[in-house]
Amino acid sequence: MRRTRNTLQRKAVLEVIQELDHQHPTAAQVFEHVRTSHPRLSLATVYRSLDALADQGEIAALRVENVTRYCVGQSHHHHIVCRKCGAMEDVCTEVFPDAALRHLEECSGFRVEDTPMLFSGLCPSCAEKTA
Amino acid sequence: MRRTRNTLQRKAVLEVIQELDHQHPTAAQVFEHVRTSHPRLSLATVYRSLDALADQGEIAALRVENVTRYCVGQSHHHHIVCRKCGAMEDVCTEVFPDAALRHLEECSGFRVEDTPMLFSGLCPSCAEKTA
DNA sequence: TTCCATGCAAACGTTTTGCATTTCG
DNA sequence: CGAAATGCAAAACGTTTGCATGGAA
Repeated sequence: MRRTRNTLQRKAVLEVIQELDHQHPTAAQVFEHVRTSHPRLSLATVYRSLDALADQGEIAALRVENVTRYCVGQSHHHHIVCRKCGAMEDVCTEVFPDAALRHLEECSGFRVEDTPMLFSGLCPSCAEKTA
Repeated sequence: MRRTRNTLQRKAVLEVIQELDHQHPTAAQVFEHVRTSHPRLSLATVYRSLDALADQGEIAALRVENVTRYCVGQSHHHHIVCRKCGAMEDVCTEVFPDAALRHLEECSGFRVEDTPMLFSGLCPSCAEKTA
């Protein structure tokens, strides 16, 4: 396990992620937000901190379309993203039963891993506007 | 429906996708391959052709990590990708039962769409090397 | 003859990296 | 003190776009 330092910047990045957790922010959003209290903290440091925090399991990284979004904790749950406004929510784990994964292993021959799944659709508010 | 032209280049791109379908090639891979027979065909045209073909439903586009990969036909099936070598295979639709999607709608409040799912794991050959 | 498609090059947004400097442990 | 992290700027990456030209219909 790689030795890691508990720098001011890394702490600031983690705090911002905790604060914005519900919106699953991108690196750019974290940067913008952390900038208000730490004006000299650079975008590169945000990326490096996010990497380090994800390695340590403090936060989880999720690829959505062309950006990575972050949230606190391990990534052992699924997510659903609104294809209209980008809102993102956690989803209970049970939506994808183990039996289905086992079946998938059989029919594909792959060793399937516990993939955090990303679903997409319309959030309640966007669904209403569309309806 | 937008009028579209059946150009030489577009035909060439479609042919390459059909040929490389099993590997679910990226735009760059299509470009490299089509280049051998059409040296003046540009990468921009590859992208524009891929867009057009996807619009027409001739091919399907799949985001994997940070790249888009393409295969023939509608995208109404799932895929599994090897996290080691990038090999990609189609997966029977039944692995994810409708009942689970319905359950997901209830617990999230989202209007869930028929998302082509992307699973990840190790392909047989990479699994063997790791074992 | 029309107007969609092409080639080229330049721009885009996200992410990574080289390097000199700072700072944690 | 030494290793790891930082700031800055520049580059990498996949992808898109502006514009003048070319070619299907």
